[in-house]
Amino acid sequence: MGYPKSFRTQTVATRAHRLKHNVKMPELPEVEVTRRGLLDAAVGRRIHASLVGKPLRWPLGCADATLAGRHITGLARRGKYLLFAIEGGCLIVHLGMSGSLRWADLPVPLGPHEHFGLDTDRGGLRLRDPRRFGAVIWHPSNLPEHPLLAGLGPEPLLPGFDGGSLHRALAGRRAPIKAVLLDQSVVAGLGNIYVCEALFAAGIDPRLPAGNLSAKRCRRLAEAIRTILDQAIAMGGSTLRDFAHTDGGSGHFQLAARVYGRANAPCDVCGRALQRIVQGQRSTYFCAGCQRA
DNA sequence: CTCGCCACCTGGGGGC
DNA sequence: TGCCCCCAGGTGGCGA
Repeated sequence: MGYPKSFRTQTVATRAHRLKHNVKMPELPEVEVTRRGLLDAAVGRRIHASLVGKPLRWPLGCADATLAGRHITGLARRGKYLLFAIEGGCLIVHLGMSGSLRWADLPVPLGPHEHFGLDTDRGGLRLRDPRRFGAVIWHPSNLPEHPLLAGLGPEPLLPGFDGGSLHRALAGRRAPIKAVLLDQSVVAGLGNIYVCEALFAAGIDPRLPAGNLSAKRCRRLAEAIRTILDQAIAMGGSTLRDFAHTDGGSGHFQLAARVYGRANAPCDVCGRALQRIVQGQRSTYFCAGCQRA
């Protein structure tokens, strides 16, 4: 008895596969699409056992037996973290940069690169994370006050995030806007790809000191962030819906990147060759014509 | 507090 | 063919 394909979440592939098929790393939209894909099947399940493979970023923080017998009561998201509400606590899951969750038919041991699993009365949830930058942590409290979450900035898709709040958060920051947006404390959930895309959409040079942005440009940036994330989630959602009708692989319905990974390609808007620079040991892609200091 | 840089990990790709 | 090195990414932690 298998799970319908609609329960499968989008997978996250290697760079080569990502470039080839335009598959993206788990940033906020990918995590949200994963959450929505798992929600109905996960909530209400009773856990039989938890399985642990190779170590992830941190230890699980509880004995494997601790989770047995408990029910999953909810599934939320904060930034890039998935929060499984479980009786007596919360399981905090981060997909790192190569993590993906899927259902497996039981009984089955952890597969290749699967380093965590929850066996339930309706199948086995499996975390596959080849690079093991991800994390699974048992937090024995119903309150979401874990240190990992404490420093996160506002959720960009909730009303608390807008041009005004962004402008205040950037005040006095002299680091490049690219670096500040990657820092989860100003706004939660953006990674390298969506930061590059949002700055392009807002017409802002990634090297600009964050505190130099005017209120007006912060408004435009906040709007660009929201639009990009909304579109990406919508595309992911359509991918999930598509799974209900086909055997299709994931990642073929993603938003096309307009700058990310497109060094030397012509800008969609002005035709200039896009640039790749390195900021904080990370690649930044941008258009020197469309993005102004 | 802020900033910049490093380690962590792995598969794929390029160079030789 | 095979081997070695480099690279991508998110995040906590470090020293300045």
